[in-house]
Amino acid sequence: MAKIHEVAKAAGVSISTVSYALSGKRTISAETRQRIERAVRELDYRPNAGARMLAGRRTNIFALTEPFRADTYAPAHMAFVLATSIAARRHDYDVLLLTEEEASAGMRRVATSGLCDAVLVLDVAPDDERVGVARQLGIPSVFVGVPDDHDGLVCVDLDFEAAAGLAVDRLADAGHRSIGLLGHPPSAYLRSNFPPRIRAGFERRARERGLDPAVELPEPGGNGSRGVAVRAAVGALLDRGVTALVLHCDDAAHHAVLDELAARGLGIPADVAVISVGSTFDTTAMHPPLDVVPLVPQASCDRAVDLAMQMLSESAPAAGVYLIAPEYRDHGSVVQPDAPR
Amino acid sequence: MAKIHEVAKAAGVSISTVSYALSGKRTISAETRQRIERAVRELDYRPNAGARMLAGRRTNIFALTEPFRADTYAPAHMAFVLATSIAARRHDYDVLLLTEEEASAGMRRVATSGLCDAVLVLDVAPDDERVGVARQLGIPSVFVGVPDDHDGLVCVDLDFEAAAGLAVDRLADAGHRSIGLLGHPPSAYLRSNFPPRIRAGFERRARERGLDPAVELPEPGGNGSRGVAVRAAVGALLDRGVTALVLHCDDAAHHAVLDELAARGLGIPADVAVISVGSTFDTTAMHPPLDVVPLVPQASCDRAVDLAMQMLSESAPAAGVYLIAPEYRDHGSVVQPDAPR
DNA sequence: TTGAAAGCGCTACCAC
DNA sequence: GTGGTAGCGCTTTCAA
Repeated sequence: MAKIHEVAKAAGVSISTVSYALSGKRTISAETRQRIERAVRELDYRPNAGARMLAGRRTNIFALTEPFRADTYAPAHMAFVLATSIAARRHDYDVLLLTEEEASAGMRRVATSGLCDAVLVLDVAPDDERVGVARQLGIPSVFVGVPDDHDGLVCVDLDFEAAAGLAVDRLADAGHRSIGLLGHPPSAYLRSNFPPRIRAGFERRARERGLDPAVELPEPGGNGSRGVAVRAAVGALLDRGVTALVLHCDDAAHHAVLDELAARGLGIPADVAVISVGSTFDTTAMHPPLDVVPLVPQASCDRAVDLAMQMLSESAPAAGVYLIAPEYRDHGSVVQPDAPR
Repeated sequence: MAKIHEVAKAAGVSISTVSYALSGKRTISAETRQRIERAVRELDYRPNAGARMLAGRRTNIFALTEPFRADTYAPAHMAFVLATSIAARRHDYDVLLLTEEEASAGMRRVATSGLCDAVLVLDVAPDDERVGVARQLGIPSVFVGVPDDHDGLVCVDLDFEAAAGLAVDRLADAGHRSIGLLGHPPSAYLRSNFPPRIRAGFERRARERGLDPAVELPEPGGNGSRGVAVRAAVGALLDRGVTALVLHCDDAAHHAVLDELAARGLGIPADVAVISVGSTFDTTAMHPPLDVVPLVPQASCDRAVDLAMQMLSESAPAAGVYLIAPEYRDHGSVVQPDAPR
C-alpha cells in the first residue's frame, strides 16, 4: 500500500502533481505524466479510499437498496443488481448493498455518514417506504421503477404502457381482432407497479385499434401445480374467441401457456399468436421462440446510473419519470418467419 | 451532517470524549455519556465514514465477491448474498458488491485502496481464480465454499460429505438395501465444488453400511423440457432395483422426480423413500413434503462473517476448512409420519 | 475521567 | 506547468 508521497518521491515531483496527474484536473507535461505513471505502476499505487472521501467531496460509492425479498423473482433481481453494478463501475463507482433488513434505516445511515454519493433504489413497490426517506436524504437518489407517489423523485423505467401498446399494434397489424392478456396474479398488481401499467396500455391501445380485449390474471399456484390455473386461463381466453395472447407473467407461466396450446393442438402462430411483454428471461429458448417486448435491466440501470452521475455534477436533471422506449423483438410467434406480412 | 465538533460543543466536552463515548474505548462518567448521547440524538450525528476510515484503521466494510453469473441458480445466490449482508450488519459492517465483471481485479482494487477490511468470497468454483488473488491480497479473506486448492485459505462450507452420509444412514436405518443418487448434471461437477463431495459421501457411506449405491446425473434440459431426462433417470434407477432416492439437484428436477414417481403410481415413502440433500429451497411445499439435509445460507454466512471478524481482531483463526455440521429435517418422506420406526 | 493535539492520506487552493 | 500547504473529520496517543 504505497502512498502518494512515495509516488511523488519516486517520480521526482510534488504530491500535488501526482494528485493532479491522476485526476486529470490540470494539465501535466507529457514527460512528467510518464514518470508518474511509471511510479504508480511500479509501486502499485492506488489512492486511499478513506483519504479521498475525506479530502475530496466524493466517495465514489453508490448505495443500492434491493430488498431481496424471499417472495420475489430472483433471476430478475439478480440481473438488475448486476446491471447496476456494471454500469456503476463504468463511472468508476462501487456499489454498497442495502437489503431488506434496513431498507429505510440503511439509506439514512449511509447518507448521513457520507458513505455514498447517491442511492439507487431497486424493486420499487407502488407504496414504497423508501420514497419518503429519499425525499429527505440530503443526497441524490434514483428509483428504478415508479412508485405511486413520485413527486420530486427521479425515476427510470421501461415504458410498460407503450410496451403493451407495441404488442397490441403488432397483433392488430397482423389482423387479429380479439386478443387476450394473460397477466401476473392479482397480488402482483399490488406489490409491483408495472402490472397495472401493462394492463392499462393493453386495454387502451386495444380500444384505439378497435380490438376486443380480454384479461385473465391466474394465480399460478405452487411450483408443483404444473400451472393448472394458468392453463385454465388460457382455455378461458380461447373460449372467448381470442386469437392472440399477450403474456405478462413469469417464465413458468409461459411454459404452462405453451403446454396448454400444444395440448390443444394449436400451432403458433398459425392458430394463435403469442407475444411476451416485460420479460427479463429468454423467450427464444422456448418452443417455439416467442416474440417479446423485453424488460432489459441493462437499459434501465444504465440510465439510472447516468442520471445519478448527472445529479452529482452541476447539470442536475429535472425530477420526473424517465421512461425507456420499448423494443419489439420478432421471433416468429406472431407472423410466420418466412411468410409475407 | 453534524460533525463531532458540534456534538462536543453541544455536550460541553472535548471531541476526544465524544469519540470515546461513541466507541466505548474508554470509560466515561454516566453523566457525561448522557449529555453526549443527547447531543448526538438531537443533532442526528453520525461519524463521517471517510474520516473514520482514514483516522482509524477500520473501514467497517466487507467486500463481497459474487460473480452473479447468468447460468447460476439465482435464488440460492440471492439467499447467500442476503445472509452475508445481514450477518455483516450485525457486526456493524456494510457490504460492497463485487461482481463477475472484475472478480479478481476488483478484489485487488478494493484491497489496495483500503476500501474494505476483508473480502468474502461466494459462489466458489473448484479452480476459482480468486484463490490466487486472495493469497496476495494483504487483507483477510473468507471463502464460502471450498476450492480444490485451498492451502492457507480460510473456507467455510456445509459438510456435504457428512450431509450425504446422514441421508444414507437414515435410509439404511429404515431398511433400504439399494439406493440411488440423482445428482446435478455432469457440468455442475466441474463448475461447483460440492456435487463431487455429495457423491463421495453418498458412495462411501453406502459402502460402509453395506448398501448398493447407484448414481445418475441427468442433463435437465431447458425449462420447457418438462424434465424428461430427469424422469428417465428415475426410471433407470428404479429399474436397477433402487427403493430410495437421494436428490441433489435443483427444484425443477425435484418436481420432475415427484411427477415421475406419481406417474408410476409409486407412493412416498410407502414404495420409494426420498431425501433431498444440500438444497436451499423449500422441500416442505412439495407433494409430498420431502425430508431434507439442507444447505442453510445463514449458517455458512454467519460463520464466514464471524471468521472474518476474528481475522480482524488479534485472535486470527487458523487457515483451514471450517465445515458446518449437517442437520436432518424429517418431513415424512422416508418413514411414514405416524408409523413406528 | 477528561482534554489537547498529532496525524491518517488525500484534494484543491494559492503561489510561483 | 509545478510545488507548498491548509484543511477534510475523525482516532488515538500523551498529558493532566
